[in-house]
Amino acid sequence: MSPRKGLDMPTIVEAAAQIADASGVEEVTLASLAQKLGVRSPSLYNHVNGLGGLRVQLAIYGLKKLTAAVTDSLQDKTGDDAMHAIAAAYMAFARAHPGLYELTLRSPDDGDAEYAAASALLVDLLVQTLSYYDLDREKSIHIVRGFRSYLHGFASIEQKGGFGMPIAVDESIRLVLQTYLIGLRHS
Amino acid sequence: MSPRKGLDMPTIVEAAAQIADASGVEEVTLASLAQKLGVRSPSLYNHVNGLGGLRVQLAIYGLKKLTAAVTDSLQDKTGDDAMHAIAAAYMAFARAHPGLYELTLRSPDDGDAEYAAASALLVDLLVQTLSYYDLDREKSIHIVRGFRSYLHGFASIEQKGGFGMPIAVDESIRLVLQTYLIGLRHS
DNA sequence: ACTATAAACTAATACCATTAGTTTTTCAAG
DNA sequence: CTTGAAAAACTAATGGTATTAGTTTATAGT
Repeated sequence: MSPRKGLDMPTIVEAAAQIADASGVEEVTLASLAQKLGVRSPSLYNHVNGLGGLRVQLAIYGLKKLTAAVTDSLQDKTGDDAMHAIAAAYMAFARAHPGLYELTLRSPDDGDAEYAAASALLVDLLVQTLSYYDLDREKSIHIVRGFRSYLHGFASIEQKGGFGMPIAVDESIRLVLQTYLIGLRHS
Repeated sequence: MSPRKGLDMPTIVEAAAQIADASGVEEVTLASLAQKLGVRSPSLYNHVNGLGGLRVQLAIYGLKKLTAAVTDSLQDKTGDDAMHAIAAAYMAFARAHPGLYELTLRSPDDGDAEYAAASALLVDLLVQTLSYYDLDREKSIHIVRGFRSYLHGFASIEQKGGFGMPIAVDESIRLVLQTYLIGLRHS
């Protein structure tokens, strides 16, 4: 009706995230998003820099939400407890928000400062948690990379249906992390 | 010129893989592929079941090529040597064929038998290599999942430019795998 | 009350996948 | 050697997509 619908960035990004989680990443188009918002698709250009810009915003939004979920899971845990809590929270997020999670790891090389900042926040959280283990600076970086890779690998492969067998993935995650942490102590 | 260009599946899939690696996954369209092959895009439907079918073929092709590269790297190595060789070959493949690698992990739930078989072959290779460590059957499955996740996580994150810092990723891979294997021995 | 701006709109373009229907070449059977 | 059928190319058309240009309208601030 009225030419002012009161759209703003949060509304748009959240609607897009809902489409991504409910119907898959490739279903989030400017057309489907505009329809969901009761608007014509060119109107979205007043708020977002095309489909590419929308994806960047989704990546930032998802990364912040993921970091918040992981942070919440930590409470005052430290050491192995903290590591397992992070892994559980990370996987829970990826399962609850499959589309949004996928978009999170999608922003490429384009130097978006806000995305870089959000990404750094998550890495910082991991680095701080790992400080419990008294690693030297360089080794700490390697181990954090390994932890991130392991988390993303599990989340990504599970999402594509790559773990065919019915043996519980959660148990795999627990055991693999435990193995990694034992190795960390004996090195 | 002549209405018979002699196209066949291998030619088509290899051309598509070249586009994927050179220009990125989203650039492999029936339009760009047809142009590269000197053909009109509807002609491709005589060989491939649309864009979706092409992607399935690319996933199979990439998986086979990846498995072959990993197999070649093994020679007669066993134990830690074999594990490090696999990791190095896996990463080398992902770096040499970024687009094809990305497509490899993309075939979803649709029950394509050939894709499932190719995927099982790679997993078998990992299982066999891990048999060196004398794990019981269930634990072996968990550890293989962890290894795969770790490999895919590193490959995927590196490809998206996620490891900002200039510290060598190869060293991270080596150290993280070493840590994992130490943990395996002490558990 | 007026005006400038922001946010919506319509219209148009270009690209993409896909389907339908047509032509042409090749290959094999008579 | 001819002929006929099937395979592989083609053209034409449709519907969906992003994006740009130009227009209208509501709103917020003077």
